[in-house]
Amino acid sequence: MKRTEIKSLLSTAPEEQTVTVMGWVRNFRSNRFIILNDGSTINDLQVVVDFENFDENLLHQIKTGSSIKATGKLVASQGSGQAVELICEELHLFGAADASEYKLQPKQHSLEFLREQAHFRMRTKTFGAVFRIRHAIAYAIHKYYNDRGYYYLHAPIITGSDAEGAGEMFHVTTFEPNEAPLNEDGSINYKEDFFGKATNLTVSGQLQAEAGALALGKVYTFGPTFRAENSNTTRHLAEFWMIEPEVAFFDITDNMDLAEDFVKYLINYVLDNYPDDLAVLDQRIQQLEKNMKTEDRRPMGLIETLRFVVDNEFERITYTEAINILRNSKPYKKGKFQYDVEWGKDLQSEHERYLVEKKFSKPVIVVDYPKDIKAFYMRLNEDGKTVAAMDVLFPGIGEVIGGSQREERLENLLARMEEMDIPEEELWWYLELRKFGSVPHAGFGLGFERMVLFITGMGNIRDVIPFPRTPKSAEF
RNA sequence: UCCUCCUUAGCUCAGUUGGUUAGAGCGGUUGACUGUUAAUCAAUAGGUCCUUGGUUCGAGUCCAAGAGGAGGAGCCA
Repeated sequence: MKRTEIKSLLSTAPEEQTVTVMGWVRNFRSNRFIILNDGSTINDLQVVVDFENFDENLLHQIKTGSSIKATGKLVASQGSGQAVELICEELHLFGAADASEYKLQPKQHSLEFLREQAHFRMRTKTFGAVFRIRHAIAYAIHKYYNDRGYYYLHAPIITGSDAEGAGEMFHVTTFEPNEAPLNEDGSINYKEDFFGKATNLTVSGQLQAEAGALALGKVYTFGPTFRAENSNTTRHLAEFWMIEPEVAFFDITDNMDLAEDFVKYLINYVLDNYPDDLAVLDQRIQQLEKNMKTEDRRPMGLIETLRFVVDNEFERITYTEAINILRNSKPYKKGKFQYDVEWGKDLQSEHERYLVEKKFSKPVIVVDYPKDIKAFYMRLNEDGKTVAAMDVLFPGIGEVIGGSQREERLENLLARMEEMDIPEEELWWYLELRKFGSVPHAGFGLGFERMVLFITGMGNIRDVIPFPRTPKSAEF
C-alpha cells in the first residue's frame, strides 16, 4: 500500500501535491478536522473534510482511535496550529473504534490506568514519545560500539551456572510440576531434565562477555536479563535489558572513562535527533509539577537536565572519600539519615541521593569499594581491603551502571571464591580464562530501562518498557 | 519481603458526627455547527461504592481478613 508518512509530509513544502496518508484518528473536531497520527512522529497531520463531499455514515465512524486512509492535496494551513494540512478528497475507513467502548478518549489519562491498557498506550503522545526514544537509545548503543570497533556478542539467555550472584533466578525446566523425577534423597533429578542439569534464565551476560573480550578484544552484550527478586519499586523489573561492554587491556580508569563517554553519547544522540518527543515529555513534567510545592519540583526541566549532564564532568570519588563526605554532612550530624554511615557498609539510597542531588548536583562515580560488599570477580586493590569496583549514580534514579576491573590473577580469584563459598566446579571454564592467556580487563553493566527512564524523565520503570514484567504482573 | 497510603460512573475524583433517592468534571450517546486547536452549545444515559465476614435499628462511611494498585525501604541494573 502506497502512502506518505506524516513525518516527511510535515517537513515538505505544500504545493497542492496529491498525497495519501494512513493512520489513527486522534480527534475529529467541528465535523471538519480529522487529527491524524501514524506513529512516524509525535506530530499530527490535520486532514480537512468538507462534509458535503462524503457519505454521512462514513463520517459518523471517524472517531478517536479509528484507522483511516486519506488522499488529498497538501496545502498551507489557514489555521494557526499547524503549517500544513491535507484537503481530503478520498476517505477510506480501515477499522472503526466504537467510542462507547474504546478506552482512550481525547482526555488526560493517568499513567496507572494506561499501564492496564498497555496494548493501546503506545497510541498516546506520552508513550509514543517514550517508545520512539527507547528505540533511539537502543540504536545509539549499537552505533556507539560499532563505530569504536566493538563486537556485539550474544550471551545466552538460558544459563547453566547459578553462581553469578546477581540475585534470585527463574528456573528453566521441561518437567511438569509435581511430576519431576526425584533422587533418593528427595531432591529433583535434573540429570533427566532437558539440559541434563539445572538451568536458569540469565541474570547477567558478564561472565560470557569476559570470554568474548579475551578473544575479540572489545565486546558488548545487549539483551534481556531476568531477576526473580520480589522487588516492588519504580526502578526494578523482573525482565529488563542490559548492556554489558567488556574490554581486554582495560583498567578501572579506562572503564570509568568509557562509562561516562558512553552515557553522554546516548543522551546527546536523543537531544540531537528527537527534540520534538523530548519537548512533549518536558512539557508534560512541567504541567504535572505546576501544582506541586517548589521543593518537590525538579530543579531543572528535562531538556535542561540532559544538557547539564552532557556538559559537565561526572564527579569521581572513592568509596572512602564518600564515607568521609557523608560523615561530615549536615544530615549526618543532625541524625537525619535512617542508616548509619560506616566504612565497610554499603551506601544506602539516602546516602547516594545526598551525594548526587545535594553535594555535587550531578552524576557521581564512586570507586574502590570494600571487597566484602562486592562480587567475587572484582579485582583486589593494592591495599588488600578494597576492590576496583565502580558505580555510576544518577540523580533521581540512583545506580545506573555497576562495573569493575575483573580479577585476572588466578590465585586471587580462587581465594575470593573460597572466601565467598562459590563452587569452583560450576565456573571451571571461567577459571580457565585465567589459566590460559589471562590479561587485565574491565567492564560494566548499564540498565537499559534506567537509562530510558532518565532520558525520558518518566517516573516509573514500568512506563519505559512496552510490556512490563513485575511481581504479580505478566498481563499482555 | 517490610512499612505507609489508596480502591465510589468508562476515566479523574468529592461524599460532613454512621441516616432516607450516592454527586461533579472529563469522556460516551443524541442533536446543532463548514476554520477548529483538549472546539463550542443543548439534551441525555450511566453505579455489585474491590471481595468476604462482623458491629449496628441502619454501613460508601466503623472493625477484621483477603485481593488488586501506588509510593518508600531492602536487593540491585
